[in-house]
Amino acid sequence: MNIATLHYYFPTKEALVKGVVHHALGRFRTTLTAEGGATDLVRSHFEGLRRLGREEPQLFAVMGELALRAVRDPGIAAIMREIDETWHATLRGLLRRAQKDGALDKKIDPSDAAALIVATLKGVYLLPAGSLRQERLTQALRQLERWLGITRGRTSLASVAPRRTLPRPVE
Amino acid sequence: MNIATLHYYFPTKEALVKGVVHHALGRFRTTLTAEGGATDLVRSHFEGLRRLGREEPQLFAVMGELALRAVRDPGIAAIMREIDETWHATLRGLLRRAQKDGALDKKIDPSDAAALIVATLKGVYLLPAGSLRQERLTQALRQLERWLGITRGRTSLASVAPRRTLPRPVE
Amino acid sequence: MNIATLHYYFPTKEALVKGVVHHALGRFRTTLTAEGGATDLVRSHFEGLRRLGREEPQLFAVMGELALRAVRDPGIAAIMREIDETWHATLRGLLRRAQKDGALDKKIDPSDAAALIVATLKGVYLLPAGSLRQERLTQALRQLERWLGITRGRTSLASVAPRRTLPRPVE
Amino acid sequence: MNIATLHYYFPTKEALVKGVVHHALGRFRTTLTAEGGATDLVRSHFEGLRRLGREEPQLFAVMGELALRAVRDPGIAAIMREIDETWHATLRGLLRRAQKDGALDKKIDPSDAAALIVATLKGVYLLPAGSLRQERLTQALRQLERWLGITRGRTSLASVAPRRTLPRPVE
DNA sequence: CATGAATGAGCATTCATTCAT
DNA sequence: CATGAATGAATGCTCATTCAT
Repeated sequence: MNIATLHYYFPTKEALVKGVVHHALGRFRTTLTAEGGATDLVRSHFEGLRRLGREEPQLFAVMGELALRAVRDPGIAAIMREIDETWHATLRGLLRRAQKDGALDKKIDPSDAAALIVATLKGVYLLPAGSLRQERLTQALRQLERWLGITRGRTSLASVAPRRTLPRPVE
Repeated sequence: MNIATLHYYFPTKEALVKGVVHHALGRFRTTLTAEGGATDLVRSHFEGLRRLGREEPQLFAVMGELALRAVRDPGIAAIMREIDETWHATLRGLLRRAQKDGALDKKIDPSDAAALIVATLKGVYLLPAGSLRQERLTQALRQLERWLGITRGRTSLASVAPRRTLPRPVE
Repeated sequence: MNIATLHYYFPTKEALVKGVVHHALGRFRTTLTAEGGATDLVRSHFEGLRRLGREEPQLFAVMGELALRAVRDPGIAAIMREIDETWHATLRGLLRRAQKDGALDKKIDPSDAAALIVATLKGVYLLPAGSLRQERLTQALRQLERWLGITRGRTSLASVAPRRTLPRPVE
Repeated sequence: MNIATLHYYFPTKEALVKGVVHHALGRFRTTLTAEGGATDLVRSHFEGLRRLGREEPQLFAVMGELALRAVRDPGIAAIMREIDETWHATLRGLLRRAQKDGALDKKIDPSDAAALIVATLKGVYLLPAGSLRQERLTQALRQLERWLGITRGRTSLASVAPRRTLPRPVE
């Protein structure tokens, strides 16, 4: 695509970045709109991210670029900050509701757990990792879900589970 | 420092980057050399990273830069991959030894937990977050340590604990 | 106005420039159409330019632009050349008639004086000058009119004389 | 010359413009440093400009560019304004001294005459004119010098007089 | 008639690099 | 050893123009 054409639709680079972020955020929000209780929502958030990672991997590449570009660009940094806090607040609220529903251990601090979830998801999805990426991603999320007690049971979701790209290393 | 002089010591930008990585890795290794059992080692690894985060924050900025470049630069990607796998293998080994020592719940998969730890640490340390960065970092690590059962007790380490930069939000 | 629409009426920028020149020349010609003797015509030419300078300053801005483009654009250069020579010839003729009428010193070379008038008017009207622009313009024209002996007397024109924007500097 | 090399010496376009102006002004100042009385100085100023017009015509091309570019660029406008006022003040002072020396008609207003000189010189030197440029320039200056009473007599300067590029048009 | 969409060319600037001294 | 000078390549952007509708 001709660069001048790009400038026709997005007058500045900053406008383009904002457009991309806007689109990406819309896609990410689809992972938090499922029906059901708080636990189901958290579960489907994880599942939705796995699906996006499979079907629209560019979304994560783009967010990774932005996250790292935020170091130098105060405008992008502001956007990322807001995303982070909104994300954290949403998860915190869901976990608190899950505790009220009796689905989450009451000894867990919802804010701490939300921070851990956000950090982990950012770690696995935004940072490029080597050939074992998919394997490590699956492992990290599995452990997180186990501790949260939201592991998927024998649900139909198993059909869309991420394929193991590499056999589990025998140790 | 004069840029031409820099090029005298590091012929290309890539050489400079590698030099910096080499130095940074040496620093990070100091967080895994404590004496004591496996549990103590994991504990001191977390503690060491907290200390580096306070005293040499540039180290993390540099690793973040590296992660960014890895997307486009295969050479750096190879380095990052190796770091990731070595780190994961080290933690996995420590967790397995901790299980043998009876210090870690036997139902936990050491590889899964190691993957979660690596992902979380990368998430909190390499990706820039907003004004609540320190708060979220503390929370994520605290939750991770709780689940691992390696929370610091009434040890002298408390004196070097990261200061809470913001009061825990009342919810 | 939409730029594409502009291109509909003026296919190229050069065509647009020519259109503007055509209009501007028409306006400038109105300063040379007064009735009366040669001296009156010269006088009213000066007066007319002063009026245009007040009422339609864009005309002069446009001619200045044109002079700039003439350096690189041979087409515009040709137009400017023709304007210059026509202007000079007209003034030269008027001055010669003024000499015949006994209104202008016979020792003055009409062609030389016409060249001086053209140069001065271009200097004051086409070239941007600073905050003292109006003051300097008034001074230059006043001196020129004095030497030509066509200073306005107690005529009603005094009412439209350019206002002094700054007090004459005390020296 | 490579454009990047230009940027090595002049970091911005504005710096380059300032460098050029600085050089040009230095050259122009050489036309005002002759010895002798005020009248001689004015005479040699005119003569010096004629010489520069012959030997370093780029100086005038550059100043013309700047004068017209000043319309859009406030920075250049400020520079031009200052040049104008300094030039006017210098000539005004010289003319006043010439009056005291009895070399200039006492009825002439030095400030008005200075404004006329500046305007004329800018008109003939800075604005591109057609094929008769040299002829018109000579005429305008000759008339100006006659009125000022500073025409060169039978001096040796005749040897460096601008060559007539075109025969005087027979009218 | 009028205009939104698209684009080639140019411009001011930065960056990583080379080279002669 | 160190550095000033020089440059090719890329980047973000503007401008004049074309074209299909």
